Amino acid sequence: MSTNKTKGKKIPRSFYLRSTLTVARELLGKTLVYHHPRGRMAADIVEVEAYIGRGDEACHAAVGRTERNAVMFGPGGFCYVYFIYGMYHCLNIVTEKQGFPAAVLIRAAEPTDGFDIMRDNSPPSDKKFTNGPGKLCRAFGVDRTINGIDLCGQTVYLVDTGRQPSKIETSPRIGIRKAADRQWRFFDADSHYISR
DNA sequence: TGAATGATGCGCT
DNA sequence: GCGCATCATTCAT
Repeated sequence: MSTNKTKGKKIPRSFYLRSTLTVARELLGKTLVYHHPRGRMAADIVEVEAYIGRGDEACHAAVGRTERNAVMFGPGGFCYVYFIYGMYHCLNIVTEKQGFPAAVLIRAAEPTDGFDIMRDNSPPSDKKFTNGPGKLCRAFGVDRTINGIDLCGQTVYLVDTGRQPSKIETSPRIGIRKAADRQWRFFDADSHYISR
């Protein structure tokens, strides 16, 4: 197992309480850290998508509050994890204030620590373990046990390393049918870990 | 291009 | 409760 130490400050609650599009864009370059029972993993975020409120038809919260999406209705700075297509999990960062349901989907990241654990969690033939939302969760061992966990705690959190992409591009969100016109996907144009 | 695979939410009984 | 359509994906064909 690698022993890199992620340098930088843990991101505070105030970061997540702001506008979702602002948070989404600024999440690029931040480091996702997960202290898993099997070891520490970390990766630099390079691709995200925003899902914003009742008016966004593609957002899980568009139908109102349900058992599944309840975390999104709480304050920013918490994990929203859901199970999709019968096999994959997706990790989201809840944004905005209490009562406004919104989140940012973490779609891809570049591993910086815990590489061996990620490899063990991934198919033998796989070369990139975190270039897609389902793959990233599989590599990190993320499942619904961390749904609702506080990102201002000690288990899962983000770190500001001071680095940011030199070139951020936008596009429509991937894999959705509704609200396909919104350019709410943000990614680091120079990264080799972008999905699809 | 389509199969894998199961939770979710909705409409109905 | 029950059945059905849908789904913020991935991988092999």
